[in-house]
Amino acid sequence: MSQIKAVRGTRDLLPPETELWNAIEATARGVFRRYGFGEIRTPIFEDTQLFARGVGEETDIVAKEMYTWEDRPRAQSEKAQMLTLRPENTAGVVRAYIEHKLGDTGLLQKLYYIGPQFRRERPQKGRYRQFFQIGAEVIGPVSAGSESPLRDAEILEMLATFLDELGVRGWTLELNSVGSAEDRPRYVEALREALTDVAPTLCVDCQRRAVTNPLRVLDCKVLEDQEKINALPKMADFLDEDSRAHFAAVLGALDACGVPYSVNPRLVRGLDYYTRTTFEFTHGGLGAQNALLGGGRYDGLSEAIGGPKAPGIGFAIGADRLVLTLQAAGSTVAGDAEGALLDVYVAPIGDAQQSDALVLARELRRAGLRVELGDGSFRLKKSFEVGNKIARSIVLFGEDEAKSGIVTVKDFKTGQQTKVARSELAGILRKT
RNA sequence: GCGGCUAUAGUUCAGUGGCAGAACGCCGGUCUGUGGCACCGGAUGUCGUGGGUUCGACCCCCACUAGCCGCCCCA
Repeated sequence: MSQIKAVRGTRDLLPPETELWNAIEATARGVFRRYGFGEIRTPIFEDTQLFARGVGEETDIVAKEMYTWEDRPRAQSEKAQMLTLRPENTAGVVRAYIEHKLGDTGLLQKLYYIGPQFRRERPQKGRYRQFFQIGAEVIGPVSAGSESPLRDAEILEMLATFLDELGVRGWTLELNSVGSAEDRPRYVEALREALTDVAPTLCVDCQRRAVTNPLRVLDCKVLEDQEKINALPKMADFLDEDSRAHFAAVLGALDACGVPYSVNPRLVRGLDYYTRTTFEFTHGGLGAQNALLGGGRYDGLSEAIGGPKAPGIGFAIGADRLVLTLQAAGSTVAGDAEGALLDVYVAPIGDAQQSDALVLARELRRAGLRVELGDGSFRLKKSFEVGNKIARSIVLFGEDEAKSGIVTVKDFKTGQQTKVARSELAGILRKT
């Protein structure tokens, strides 16, 4: 019988690492709340069509990286439904926005999510098949201001605040405008045209991209081709007046609140739904997976999946990568050895003391202390060894202590041992 | 999906075609109501899985699986 293991690309998160995850999530919740976001939880699987139409049939995600299966029909007459484990969460949020007619409130919807996503890719450091994203979306009717460049700037400023609050140092914000739903196709067409002559001289990947996804050519890292790629038509020249003004307003607002950025005219994102502003926060030390988070505006997504006009902008943070970044930086956000220790280890001495020791532990726990209870059959030496590993202090609870109501407490750090009344124990432990 | 590297004790890693090793950790003792330090002793294990070559394979060969690194792509 072979050992059953976590499947390829999935893993268990164990303490104390989960402390760091909790700290990151708590920080995100705290920051997002201050910016007026509320939490949304969408299903982990959806109708396959949602992603096909929302994310784009031609994207790699939809074409080859989704976990898709045929659901069992309830009746012979019923057609089997195709279901997919969500590869990202924006499409699900927009689906919920449409389904619950959130636009009819007339208000801007600010929603954040935290949860697992699934893509069937080759695993690597910081890239898993079940991975975790923390994301947020601002979406609503135009009358609610959902198209305003202020929304873009606000989101970017919030992300900068989030990373700063987590203690992530040395991040880089790159952004670009890929144009409106009208000018993007015009640009792609021009690019495609220019590429008919140039493409055959480029790398094999770009020859393929020129046909399947011309924008991707801009992303090529082959050194010899950079000059030719730079000579291709520029997105900026195809932006209409509105898009140009929108982008300028975003940059102006970022300048106003002092968020550092660099415009990267060749920043292209992989999902079809992006329009106008796209962005990426990167961080060194992540290897090939240097993108920490990414996002952009998606003014046409709602309509693409059958909803009302509802412009929006959002982002997704790769939590797995954020954890790696913080670990590499020796972050003290959570999980330092000191903080992982319990407040006290209660050591009963002798089996007769066991149940009374549980009562003592209960008193301390109810007082808010973190307590582990030992075993009365342990030799005292062993109680000290275990206690020293997992707690800041130890309380001895033997026959004498049970009778007198005076317990012996020892602080592992100072080595100081004192006798205190059982009734005062919690108060004393809380102070030290 | 493609290419390269790797897989040995709980962990980090040595190792040789002929008895499976170290360090740390773990368990026990010196020490039956006192940990950390020290000393003494002990167990670590299907050498990733399955085949093959060989008198004999942890070692050589093949396949598979998984991890890491890069590519594709992406958070």
